[in-house]
Amino acid sequence: MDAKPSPSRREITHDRIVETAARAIRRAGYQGVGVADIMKEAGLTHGGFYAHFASRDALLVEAIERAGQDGSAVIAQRMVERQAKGASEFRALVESYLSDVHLASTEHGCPVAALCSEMPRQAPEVREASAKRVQGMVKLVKKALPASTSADMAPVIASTMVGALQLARALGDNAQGKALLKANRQSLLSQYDQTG
Amino acid sequence: MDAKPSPSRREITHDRIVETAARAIRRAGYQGVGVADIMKEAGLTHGGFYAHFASRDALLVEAIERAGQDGSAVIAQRMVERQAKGASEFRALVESYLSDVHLASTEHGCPVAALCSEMPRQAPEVREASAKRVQGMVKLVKKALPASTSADMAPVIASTMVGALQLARALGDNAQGKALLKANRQSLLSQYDQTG
DNA sequence: TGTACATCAGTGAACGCGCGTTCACTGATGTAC
DNA sequence: TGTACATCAGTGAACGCGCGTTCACTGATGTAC
Repeated sequence: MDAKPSPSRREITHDRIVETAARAIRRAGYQGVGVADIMKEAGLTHGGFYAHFASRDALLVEAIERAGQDGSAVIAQRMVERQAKGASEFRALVESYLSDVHLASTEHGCPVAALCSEMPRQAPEVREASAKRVQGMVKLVKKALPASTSADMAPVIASTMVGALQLARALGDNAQGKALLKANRQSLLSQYDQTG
Repeated sequence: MDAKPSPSRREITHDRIVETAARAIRRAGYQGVGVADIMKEAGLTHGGFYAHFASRDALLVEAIERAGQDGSAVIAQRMVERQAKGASEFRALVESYLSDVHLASTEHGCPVAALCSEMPRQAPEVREASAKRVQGMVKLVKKALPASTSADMAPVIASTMVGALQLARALGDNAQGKALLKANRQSLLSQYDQTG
């Protein structure tokens, strides 16, 4: 998968810090994670941080990018499972994204849903990397749209999915949150999906 | 409007702090505002804070409640203007909530859109007050639904509106953000509104 | 294979700063007579 | 109306703490011969 055959010790460590941060920002928010926290969670001391990153914001940029890859990979895997059972690509996306599992696993889920309202308040470089993730989310939806649906609907369906997951989490990982999620699943599927 | 005839000096000050905080949390996020910041913005020194509030979180609870009242009042006023020009209640809501003005005025807008992804990470008292605002948002939509639309659609339309405003803000107050907003307006109106 | 040295990733103490919170005090307001 | 005193809202210095960042150092790794 990787182009480079064997990464150096430095690259391995760098990668572990980014991976840790990608989880931490989704769990605690951009503003909720500190340099020392992340280094400790990655099994290092905070002093070495600036040998890897120019600043905290530089780490956040790499972290949101990584979180996007990770979140997409998790969704893609759950979609494959559902498609293997006969679901359409669109149904697989909606059922995966708006699942109770995703509701409960912010740390390994979609970074857009986890961080959306904090994005406009970040430093320019972090904002831009965050906006790219929003565009990625819209593309993900566009790609899974049924042939009968106009591509113009992608931003609308993406808004619904991201909004629904966030509102459900704000209501809590309980009956209320799950009910809101279910209502959104049913609506999206009945509107755009013709399959079983 | 007020039940009490003349509020004491203390009550007036308390009110001013809460009003300032209600704006500040929408502008900077729950985690982005400090006790000293708010007191200074309210024209006071930070030492007096604990004569008014038991803790920072206690202020946040009052601030999110106030932000909800303020955001609702602003939307209600813009809806009245549109309804006076012949728009249906639902059209007035969609056009007001998903307006370019709302996109640009986070500080005086809907606190759910401004704070949604931070809500699950707050202290229990702040979480609960935040969840109430989410419920209020769903109720606002339910109340404005056309007679032909099932009340079950309220959580879905609320998710779409909150998600759209947030994604648009994350993309930026520019052509991209405005285009996403417009796509959502058009979709909601063409699906649920029969009027001109 | 073994020794000598250069490179470099990671350590841990320290920096200035701002945070939430506390508290002794001040000075304005309101009440008693 | 005027004086004496109690009340109380707001001030500003101080607290312990954790933040992002810097830096002299350590000790492991890799290279030269």
